[in-house]
Amino acid sequence: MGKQETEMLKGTLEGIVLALLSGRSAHGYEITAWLRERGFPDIAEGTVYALLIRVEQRGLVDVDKVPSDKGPPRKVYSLNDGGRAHLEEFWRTWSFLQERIEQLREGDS
Amino acid sequence: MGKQETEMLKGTLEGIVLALLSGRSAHGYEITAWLRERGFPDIAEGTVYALLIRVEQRGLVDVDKVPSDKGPPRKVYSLNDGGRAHLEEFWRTWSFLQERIEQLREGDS
DNA sequence: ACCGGTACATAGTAACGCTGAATAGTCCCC
DNA sequence: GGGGACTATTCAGCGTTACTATGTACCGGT
Repeated sequence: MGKQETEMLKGTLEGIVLALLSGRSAHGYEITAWLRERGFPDIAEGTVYALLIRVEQRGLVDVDKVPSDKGPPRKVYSLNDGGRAHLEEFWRTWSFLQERIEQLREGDS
Repeated sequence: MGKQETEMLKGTLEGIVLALLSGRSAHGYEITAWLRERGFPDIAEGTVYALLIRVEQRGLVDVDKVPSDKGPPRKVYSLNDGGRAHLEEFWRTWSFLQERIEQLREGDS
């Protein structure tokens, strides 16, 4: 992955994953696959798992451990109220940054 | 500054500053003031100077040391060809990320 | 018994922005 | 002429994040 993209993902990847989970619950492997399909083909597995553990410890998601018919048991994550609040905050921050940068792009002064 | 914003700035602040410099040359203190006026009131001075040193070492900007009538000599930065190329790459990466996230925001699947 | 695919975990590294402080020069007012 | 305000740069140390690389575990097919 380009270094620039890597750095830009910092702070946004978490929002991306939370936004995903706001649609439906999912487990780590599934999330990784999803990301790889939609524009982030080089996302490392380790990155996603680390992120999930982080948001779990912060209480933004609930975890349900369900046995799988192929492989070790899955940890299914779902967004809870704290996570939804955090996601809203993410959208606000993102919109703010986006506006600032869009202004920069157009009218240079 | 909110932690979320801090993290989101990683990777974008550099682009923001390069975009600034594409309009006109400037020195560190001036850039900091400019940022504070336009939506980033809490930017730390140290952050800007560190960033400038970084882009200088990467050869993205040219530096001109000019004496000031008030205070120590200024280091005036201007974007060079390498910097312009890097800036274009920044815009590409940014647009890419923006599209992905915008899709996420609307059609949740 | 082996291998590939599924699923999760972790240690170590590098990059980035922030905090807080130090240093230095100029100007102005008391 | 001493102290404060403003201009201007630099640096050490910190926390957070994503990546790399590796390891563990479970299953099915051959």
